[in-house]
Amino acid sequence: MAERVRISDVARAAGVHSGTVSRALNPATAHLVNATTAKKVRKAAKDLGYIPDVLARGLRTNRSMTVGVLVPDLTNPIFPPLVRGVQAVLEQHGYTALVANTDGSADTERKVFETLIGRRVDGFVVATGLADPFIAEEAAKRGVPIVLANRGSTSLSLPEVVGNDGQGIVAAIDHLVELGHTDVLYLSGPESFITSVVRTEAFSRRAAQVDGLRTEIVYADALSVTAGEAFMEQVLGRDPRPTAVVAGNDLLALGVYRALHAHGLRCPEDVSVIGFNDMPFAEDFAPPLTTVRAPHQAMGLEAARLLVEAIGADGPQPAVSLSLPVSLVVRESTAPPPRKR
Amino acid sequence: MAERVRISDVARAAGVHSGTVSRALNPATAHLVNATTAKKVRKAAKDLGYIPDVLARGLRTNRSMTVGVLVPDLTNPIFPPLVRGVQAVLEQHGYTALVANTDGSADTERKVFETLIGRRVDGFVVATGLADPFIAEEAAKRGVPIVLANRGSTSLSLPEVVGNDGQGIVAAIDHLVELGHTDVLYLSGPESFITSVVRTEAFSRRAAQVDGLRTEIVYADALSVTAGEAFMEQVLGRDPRPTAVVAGNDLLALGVYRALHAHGLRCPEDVSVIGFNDMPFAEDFAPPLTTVRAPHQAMGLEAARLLVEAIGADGPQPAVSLSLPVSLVVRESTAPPPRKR
DNA sequence: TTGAAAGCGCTAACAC
DNA sequence: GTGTTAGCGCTTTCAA
Repeated sequence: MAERVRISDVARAAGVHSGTVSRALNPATAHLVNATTAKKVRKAAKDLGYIPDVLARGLRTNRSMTVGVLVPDLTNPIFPPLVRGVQAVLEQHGYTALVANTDGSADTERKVFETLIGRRVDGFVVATGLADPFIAEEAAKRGVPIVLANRGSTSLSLPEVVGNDGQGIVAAIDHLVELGHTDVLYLSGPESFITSVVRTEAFSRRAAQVDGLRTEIVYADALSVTAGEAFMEQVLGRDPRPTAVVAGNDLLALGVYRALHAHGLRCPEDVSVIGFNDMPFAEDFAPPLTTVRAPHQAMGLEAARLLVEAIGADGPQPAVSLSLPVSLVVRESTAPPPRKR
Repeated sequence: MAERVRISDVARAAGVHSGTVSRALNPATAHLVNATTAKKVRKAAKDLGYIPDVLARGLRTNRSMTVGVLVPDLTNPIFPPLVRGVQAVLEQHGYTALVANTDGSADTERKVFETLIGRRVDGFVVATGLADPFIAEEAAKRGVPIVLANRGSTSLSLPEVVGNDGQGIVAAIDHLVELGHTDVLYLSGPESFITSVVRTEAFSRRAAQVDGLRTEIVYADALSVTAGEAFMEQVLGRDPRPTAVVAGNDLLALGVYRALHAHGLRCPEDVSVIGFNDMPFAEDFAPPLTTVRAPHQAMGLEAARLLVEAIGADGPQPAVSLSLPVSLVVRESTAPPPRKR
């Protein structure tokens, strides 16, 4: 088993000092070294298979070239695209992502945050729903920049990249109203998630602007299929029941599907359903889900871009807010309401 | 913006030397230090909010406490559960995962591998389908252990954690035969993926054991929905056409759904379909997909366990092979074949 | 049981 | 344009 090749090995092979090797191999300082020497160094490095030790470099430069990425749960299908967006930009700049799941727990979020601080991450992309001021304060104290992704914050003054959820909700309501619906239920996620609050408020606001629209808001206790199913159950026994439901995300919408199925109701003939996110494979559900498409990959890209910029600037970050457009994708889960009984 | 708290700060606060702090805080060496001193040190560390610098420690101990995790694509829904399995075990042992996508490219795989070597990862979990001997050799040369997950290898002698794919394919065929099917198509993934080869061979072997079963094997050029759709198209125009198709994974099966739909054929009335993996939300497709469930999270857990062990042992790794049971999940995409025309 | 000091691999300030 | 040297924060050997 061969030893790791160090910078000193390259120096010896090239017949120069290790400092020169360092300069020659770093694009930012390469101009300081003689062209022929540089070539010699690069050749020696290549021949020996030298790969710089990023950790040792980081210790010296006070940059780990890593970024912490906090998501609630990687198995929630909206996050992998976001993470890949983040990774794509980070990679271009030599950074590596440390992806951590918080599972919606503030405790876990703090623990994970500390672990990442211990690894000297240069910044954070935070895509978790909780608005924990703790980590924002701690990060600020340490001068580690944070960018929020797929969620804003009312209490925290941080840069954020979000979808224009309000616009999406308006499109959803308008679509239902055009189809002739007059009784619309909004199945919200828990109020502890900032995204739920934003979307629910948008729903209330728009609903109030439409004449003759009766609405109700129900809060599920999680953004999951089972929670959606359980909370939809409460509504379905009633008479009259809503002819359409807008769900706070696609998982909840899927729960609505299941509850409808359990009650022998058809979608969209009996009840129309609209989701939020356009998660992967939403078009393959039964029926294909009408939903608001949010650009998760783009959010990741933009968030990473802002973060890299903030790391480079290393002053206090301006709290810029980027709002990306969303669009209603009409598929087969929405139709005109059934005739009055 | 407060400075980072270093070990020397704790030492000063506790009135001891930094070496003592190091010993007191490390569980493995804590017994070397006086109990009262240790308590004093722990108190000072806590009061100051000391978080050890894992990078600096790693430089000294020659352990980065990171592990590279190679997946083809995080947005393929079978990988997030695997990654979370890996993370769960790593976390228990103080390791952090560096997750990288290879996008099915050997070039990318090598590049990513080098990046991770530059970050001094202590080991690799490799869940990509390609069997690139390059990285196995390079890793061995450097004494960095590798564990394969969700895929074996014929050419590489490495520890691996796989699903019992053969068993799953047998169950799929037997299920179709029981339903009365006599013409079964196997829609395989590309032969460049080791998993495709394993499953296709299992299909051939079992098919040969069943009297009166006519089978055919078609190779798609990617493990994707669009590839599945395209290659299914080739088959559907024919007469007679198969009454059932087994797909190399769920994405291909979804492509089959789409092709059937485009030809005005119903599943399962006209054609039965079986997938492989039981990816998240397979039960929500139209129709709910009958598929072979592979335990991806468990694979991640076991692979990480083997890897942590191998890192600790730091000798040459024994190439243990763990084969986890799979099971056929019968849902609504399979039924008896249509009556003879 | 604790302190002193060296050194992990690298970069950057300084000297020549 | 290149060599020398100090030091990033930590662990660990050696001495006391």
